[in-house]
Amino acid sequence: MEDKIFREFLEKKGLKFTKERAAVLKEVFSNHNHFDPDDLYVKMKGQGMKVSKASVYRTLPLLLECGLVEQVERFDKHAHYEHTFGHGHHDHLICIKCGKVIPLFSEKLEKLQESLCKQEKFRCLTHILEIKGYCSKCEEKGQGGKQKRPGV
Amino acid sequence: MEDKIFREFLEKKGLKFTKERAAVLKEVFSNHNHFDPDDLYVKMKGQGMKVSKASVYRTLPLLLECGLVEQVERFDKHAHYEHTFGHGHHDHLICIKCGKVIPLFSEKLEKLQESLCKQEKFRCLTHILEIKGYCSKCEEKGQGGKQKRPGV
DNA sequence: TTGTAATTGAGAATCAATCTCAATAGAGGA
DNA sequence: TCCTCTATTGAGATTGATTCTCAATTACAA
Repeated sequence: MEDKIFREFLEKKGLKFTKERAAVLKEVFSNHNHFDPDDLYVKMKGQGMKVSKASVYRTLPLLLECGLVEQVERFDKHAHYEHTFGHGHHDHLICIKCGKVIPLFSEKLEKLQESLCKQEKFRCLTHILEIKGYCSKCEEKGQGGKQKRPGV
Repeated sequence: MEDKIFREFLEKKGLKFTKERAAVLKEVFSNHNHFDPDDLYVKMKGQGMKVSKASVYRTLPLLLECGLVEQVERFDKHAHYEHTFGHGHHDHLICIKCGKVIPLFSEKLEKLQESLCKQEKFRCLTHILEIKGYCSKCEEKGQGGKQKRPGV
């Protein structure tokens, strides 16, 4: 199914559905975890697939553009992605103590954002919302001591 | 005023209020624009101030931590910041055509986020919301042609 | 003033992401 | 099927923001 979406997107742009692009797509959809480009590359290599790092880096923006993946967790140094087909857009709560990422979706929140954009005559395409704080477990334990990642 | 906040924050952490840190703070608050660490460094150098790039990069996370600056626009390759004291937290609408950044604040939106966090028993400290799309001007003109920054 | 731990600066190091360019492979037409 | 025209690929070099290193310096308390 993702295949079809990607294929049509590429065709519309006059680009080709190559085996490398297909392989990246397949890997991205092979599970529901977040990933970063390098992880993905290493995993593909580990499975004996034939791709270069450059191809991975070149394919991900295409998947972004056609909405099959979204970027998350941009507070970190490098890009993180997750695929969206099959579970749709959602936001994230990120615990700055243990690093846990909790997905969050609220119809009300989405609607409110839309209406705010409308007020500004802004045509919204995508958005990213990341809320940083302490998850219930870390909050219980207290958050004494130095943080591992100051500034986050 | 920012001075006092920063000073007390440093003291609480057992850190020193040095002239380099003071200089970075002053420069950050010298106007209301967004900036990136390197810009800031160059500007300070241009004014004959005595700081190293390393100090700038070391000071910004401290300012982040005490809430005097926030990160914005993390879709780009490098970090962007803005100071928050004096105008408080707000979100951003970012035009993917012309790059314009429109600040947005909605009490309702903030409240809704808080209540969602409460539902998840998550203690929210900060958040970042960036909405990407077309501003009214670019929307008028139509958005034909290839994008300069595909994938954004 | 002295002791001492924090801080600084200059440049090296890191490392994700991008670029280069010759070789290769789709897709449509003959 | 073969041909041609582009788009694409891979390997490695390059870029560039950010972080690290470490000797010299500085702030602060006694």
